[in-house]
Amino acid sequence: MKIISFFENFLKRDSLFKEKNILSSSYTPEDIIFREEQIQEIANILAPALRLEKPSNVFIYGKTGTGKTLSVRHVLKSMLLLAEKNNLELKTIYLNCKLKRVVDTEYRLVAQLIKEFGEEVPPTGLPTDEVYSTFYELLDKKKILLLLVLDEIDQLTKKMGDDILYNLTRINAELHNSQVCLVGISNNLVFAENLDPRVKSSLSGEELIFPPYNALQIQDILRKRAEIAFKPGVLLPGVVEKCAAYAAREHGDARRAIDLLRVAGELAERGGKLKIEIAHLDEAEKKVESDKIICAVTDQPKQFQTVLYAILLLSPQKKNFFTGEIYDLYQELCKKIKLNVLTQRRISDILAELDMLGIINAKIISKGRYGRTREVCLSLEENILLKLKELLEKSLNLS
DNA sequence: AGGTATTCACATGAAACTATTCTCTGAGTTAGG
DNA sequence: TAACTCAGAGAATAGTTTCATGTGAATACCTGT
Repeated sequence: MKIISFFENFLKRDSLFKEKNILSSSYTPEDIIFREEQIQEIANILAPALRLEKPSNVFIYGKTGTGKTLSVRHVLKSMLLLAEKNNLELKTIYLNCKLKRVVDTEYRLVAQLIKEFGEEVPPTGLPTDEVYSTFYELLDKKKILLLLVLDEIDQLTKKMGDDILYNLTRINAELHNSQVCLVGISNNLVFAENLDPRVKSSLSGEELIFPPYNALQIQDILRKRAEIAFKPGVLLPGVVEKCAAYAAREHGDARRAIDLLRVAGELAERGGKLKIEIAHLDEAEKKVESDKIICAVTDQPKQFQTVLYAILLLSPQKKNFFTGEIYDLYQELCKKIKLNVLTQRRISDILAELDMLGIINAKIISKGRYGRTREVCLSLEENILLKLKELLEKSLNLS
């Protein structure tokens, strides 16, 4: 019955939010501030599509949270609207290549494209070129102009090499009626540099760079959203400024700032407060960070978790340690929980991945006569470590 | 003392392998006419 | 004879293993003073 009174209490309490989804990452605002120039530029490049002429391929660079995706989607949306009104055979497809198990290989990319045309293709079993020809057939059935947006395209090539991109650029050569225009979005500013020159020239006909927002701009963006998202007077002065400062520190990532603000609001609400204080922001930052890590660790394979557990066990003893030590302890652990032991080669890769995820800090050092190795140390806060340890023990069935 | 050469303990890369999931094909089997 | 079944060949993928090669600097080993 306690739970009933909790819910009653919950209902009685006023929410701090007026419209929470304004602060969710999927929300697309009507007008995008500080990006007018870039939006206009994209529009200029893609405009020929409305006359069913193929625009040049575009490549868009910019760090995370600089509004690339938002701007492109905005342009596409209005083009689609116009196309519909004028009965134009214009189609747009937006794909995020980061999505695991959806668009992270060549096969799956094409399969996903086919899905966008309302057909299904088996998840495996067919040769890739057959899937390609199905796609061509589908696309070529009638004259269409396709705007294909590939977000985080660098992820795709990192895994599979740039053959994929080469194949994509060749699509138009295979088609008789339809035409495809590619829009690539990349977080990596030097992405095109180490690309096959043939691919590069045909892919990046036009290039566009999104600069990061500065703290003031982020402040404006936050204020604009907060105005609608929260009830009036909920935000204490200084919160938005602090939030923007946090984000500006992280290369002007607006998405992060908005996330932070939302989580701070949630925390304040959960704590029964009527105002959002600066302290909530600090708390929110910790929570966002820890959630990210916990989430990343949870869906890693057992072997991966075991390696992390080994590091966790080693960490109280000394500040930093080397690959060999981790491997030794890992082997023992594996024996204990009856897991087959992986090679040191593999562990080396796993350590590199852990480093990428920001869970550990690994630096390759040379100890001179005593070899070369990774110097690993944990870079997380105490309470995250405890949470992680608990999680791993549960997941690995350790006592 | 100063300069090279060694050497350690891994790092890093490429290719190949394994297990799993899934499709397609065609031979063999079955049931109905 | 058409429909059905089922084994076998072949793909894609994730996660590894195997083999080969690379590497930075603390030491060992010279050399000439």
